[in-house]
Amino acid sequence: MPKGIQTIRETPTSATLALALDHFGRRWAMRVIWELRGEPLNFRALRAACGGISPSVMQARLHQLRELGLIELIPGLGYRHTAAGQQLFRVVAPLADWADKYLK
Amino acid sequence: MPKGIQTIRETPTSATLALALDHFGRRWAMRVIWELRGEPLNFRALRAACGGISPSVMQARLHQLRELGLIELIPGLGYRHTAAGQQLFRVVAPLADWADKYLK
DNA sequence: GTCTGGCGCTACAAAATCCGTAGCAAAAAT
DNA sequence: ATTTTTGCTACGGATTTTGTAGCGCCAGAC
Repeated sequence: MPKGIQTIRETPTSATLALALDHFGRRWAMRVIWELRGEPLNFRALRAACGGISPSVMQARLHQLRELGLIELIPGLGYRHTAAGQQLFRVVAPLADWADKYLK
Repeated sequence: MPKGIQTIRETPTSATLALALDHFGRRWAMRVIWELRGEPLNFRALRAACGGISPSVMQARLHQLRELGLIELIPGLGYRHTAAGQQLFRVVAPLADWADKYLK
């Protein structure tokens, strides 16, 4: 094998992880998951918590996150995590400490 | 206080975390961090590892991630994590297990 | 009744972002 | 010197995000 050639990743990224990173690589996706820690929030409260996000994008994210089974809408209560969503939040929660430490 | 009114988040999301989620909420940002685990990858290898990503977007991500101090380019070697990038990967690494478990 | 006010959600055009393809200049390998 | 590899750019079109406005529904107050 030639010298300067870089071999392709020996252990390729799994398909499910690639799918997850693709979804979370959309604007506000992770932020919505984050804001739904604690008590349920309704559409408008969620929008306020996220700062400046248009309702159409919020609607798109909520739809996608519901399709992924990460959040659910409880009528009269608001949106909240499913079991999978809670687990996701627990996985991502240390990001807060990381950000405080490494982002100026 | 009226009954149906939802109070605003008592503990607001920190600014640095919001900044982080904003950056990682861009397409391919997290994927690039992920693919840079293991040995360094050069521009083309990184592009191949990510599957279908246009060079202009890759260039934009690399620039932003370098500005954030998460990756660096070692001439003749390729891109690799900085210390902050490595810590970020360690924080996000459990995502792989989560995805395998909760994403169909 | 009707009048609020909150609810989830939609319409639509402008702006920003992303994609796909082609290719460049410099460096390295041959 | 010729080929190959490198990081990176150009550019037009497709997609996504934004911003603002407002809809239909429903529960409670008058």
